Amino acid sequence: MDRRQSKTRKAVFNAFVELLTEKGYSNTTIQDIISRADIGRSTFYSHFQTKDDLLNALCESIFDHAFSEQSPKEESHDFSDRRDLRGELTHILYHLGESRGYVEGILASESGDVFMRYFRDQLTGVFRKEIKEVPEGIPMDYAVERCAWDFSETVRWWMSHDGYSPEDVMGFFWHYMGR
Amino acid sequence: MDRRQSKTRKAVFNAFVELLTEKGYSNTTIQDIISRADIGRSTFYSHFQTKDDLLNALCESIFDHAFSEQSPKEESHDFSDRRDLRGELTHILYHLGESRGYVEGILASESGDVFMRYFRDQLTGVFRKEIKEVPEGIPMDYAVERCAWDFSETVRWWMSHDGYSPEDVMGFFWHYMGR
DNA sequence: AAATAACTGAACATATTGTTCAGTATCTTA
DNA sequence: TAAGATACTGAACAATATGTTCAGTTATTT
Repeated sequence: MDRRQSKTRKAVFNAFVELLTEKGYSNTTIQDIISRADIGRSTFYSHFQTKDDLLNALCESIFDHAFSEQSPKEESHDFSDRRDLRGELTHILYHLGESRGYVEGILASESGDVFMRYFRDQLTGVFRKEIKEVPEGIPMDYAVERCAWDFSETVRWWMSHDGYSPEDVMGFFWHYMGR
Repeated sequence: MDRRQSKTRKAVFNAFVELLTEKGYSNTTIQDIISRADIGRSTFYSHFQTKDDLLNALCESIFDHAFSEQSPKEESHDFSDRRDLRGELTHILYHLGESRGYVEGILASESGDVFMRYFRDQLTGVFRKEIKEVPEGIPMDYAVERCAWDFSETVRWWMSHDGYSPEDVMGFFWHYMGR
């Protein structure tokens, strides 16, 4: 990618995250972002269509990183072994823990829910592969979704409670999951 | 309350829910709401400050109903008996099931997350009273929050999956909770 | 019937949005 | 390194939304 483009993208993302934590999503105008990022008006519009579009792009870029090293492993590992799932999830926790400063701000802002939706969609895919059977009478779909929302909400909880390691948090999550 | 006021409020709420399901939150302008509700511009602003304010008022009014008959019971019932909690929650499911047409639209829209936040806050209060002890090593706060998000998310799941009764859904939720 | 309170709707200043375009800077590749 | 392609700039534009004000109308209460 052209260095000019990625420079612009980074400037916009940084400005946006700053503004999100300062003023929230709805109070942040595109004009604010342009001024803060110090780019031309038409440049913004050549990269993003709307503020929503920008938010989606930001979430995508974050999860590209957190889930990036998953795909290759998916092929070679046996997911029917529970410990692999646990390792996989811990790995995601490490990633998110490293970009905490970034993620914490987004989750605390109005647009935290959009972030959560992305996260959950990704997780749903992970759990759908893993879960083979559910208790009698429980819809498969419910069981899968429940894992995804529990894990994503656990992360949101973590981001607003300092002092826990990824392993701690994995322990909390797993305690209710493991069976 | 003056009949004129409640008439205006209802007209605005109805117009708003319609527009939410049609266009989503961010694409709905205050002007849209005013036109659809067929009220004067200044009337809207004498009732609500902003679109956000309106959304909050709408959520409040819905939960006033769903949680309304809780308070009196709270005094007379013994919450350390698990079956009371289950009845309490089932009761909420009935309420939400009755106003499904209303709630389903909001939950499916952009502003579903705001609705969820309200719901969860209410539920957190309910569970905080109920939960006296948690497993060794699990933060109390996490355990309580987890119940609240599990129940609220279960409702959201229900609202996008037709054909289940309140009892069915209570069964799904309780299966993972009951211990 | 009089007093009080709510609604109306036009008019207003202000601000944001999304687009266009001619000019400038940067990158690529031949 | 020169030429061509690509990206950025920033001013100007029309269109739209916002939030406020106020004099006039209608409904409710006492």
